[in-house]
Amino acid sequence: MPELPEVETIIRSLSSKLIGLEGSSFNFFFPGLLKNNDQDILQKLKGKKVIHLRRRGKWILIDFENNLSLVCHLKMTGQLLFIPSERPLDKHTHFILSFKDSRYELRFRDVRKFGSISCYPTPEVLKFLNLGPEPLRVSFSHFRKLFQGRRGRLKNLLLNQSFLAGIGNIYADEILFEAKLHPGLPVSLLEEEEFLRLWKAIRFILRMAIEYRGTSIRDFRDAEGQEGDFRNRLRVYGKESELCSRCGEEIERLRKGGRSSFFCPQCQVEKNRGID
DNA sequence: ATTCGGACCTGAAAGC
DNA sequence: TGCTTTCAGGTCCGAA
Repeated sequence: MPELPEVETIIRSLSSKLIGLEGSSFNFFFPGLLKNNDQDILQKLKGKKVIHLRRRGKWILIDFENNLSLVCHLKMTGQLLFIPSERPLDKHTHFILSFKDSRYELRFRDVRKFGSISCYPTPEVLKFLNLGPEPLRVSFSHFRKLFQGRRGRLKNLLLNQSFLAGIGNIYADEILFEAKLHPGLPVSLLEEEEFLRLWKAIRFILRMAIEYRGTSIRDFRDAEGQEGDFRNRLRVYGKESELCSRCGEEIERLRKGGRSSFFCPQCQVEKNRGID
């Protein structure tokens, strides 16, 4: 579910509430949620305060004062909710972290159980993740260098988290539409001016999506359970057979191994450049 | 070296 | 109506 803008939205709505709170107890209802750890390490979070929340790509990092960090990935349907403890549990709540002197608690909810939580020493956390640069922080010249030695199709590269961290299926399609580039374009054929268009489109789309607090199509909710509004701004994702808002052509859908790409066949193809 | 399909899960929606 | 199939904001792994 959540890509960079959704995770950023969660972080923003959660930071001010969590920072300064002291962990008091935790509870796993689905032990498989905890990856690469046993529950013993979490005991060390009891009595420790949250000092910082961070996003890295699609990962959520919660740093505690004793140099340990909770590392969460929401995958497709995960939700991180900060809600009153008296709110009834449902069968998809897999983890609860409670805090001293707070009537709110942090709940990890995940219908499909793909999500994960683990705990690492703060200084080592980022090494495990093996992520490319942040799309909103990378300079154009750095961005341009990332393509050196890269092959394959443009959309595949945008989805590769070790290339750039945080872009998923929705925003890859929206970015490519904004940049007027075909998802299947071999990256070796990109022209100089197109790299700049792509870099600008990434910034434009992701910033706007953050401003609208993410895209809620099915499951995404922020930490308070609120939906994001970017759904209304989508121009190609999920819009097969609708008319392109730029040229009026019908939006097409390509399927590859269970995943779909939506694009405008008129706006997003120029010349024959290896696109089938 | 890339790309594709399947696996991990559940439930909503579409298809028949 | 009810049963079956398809599909989903992610990522990993192994086979073509």
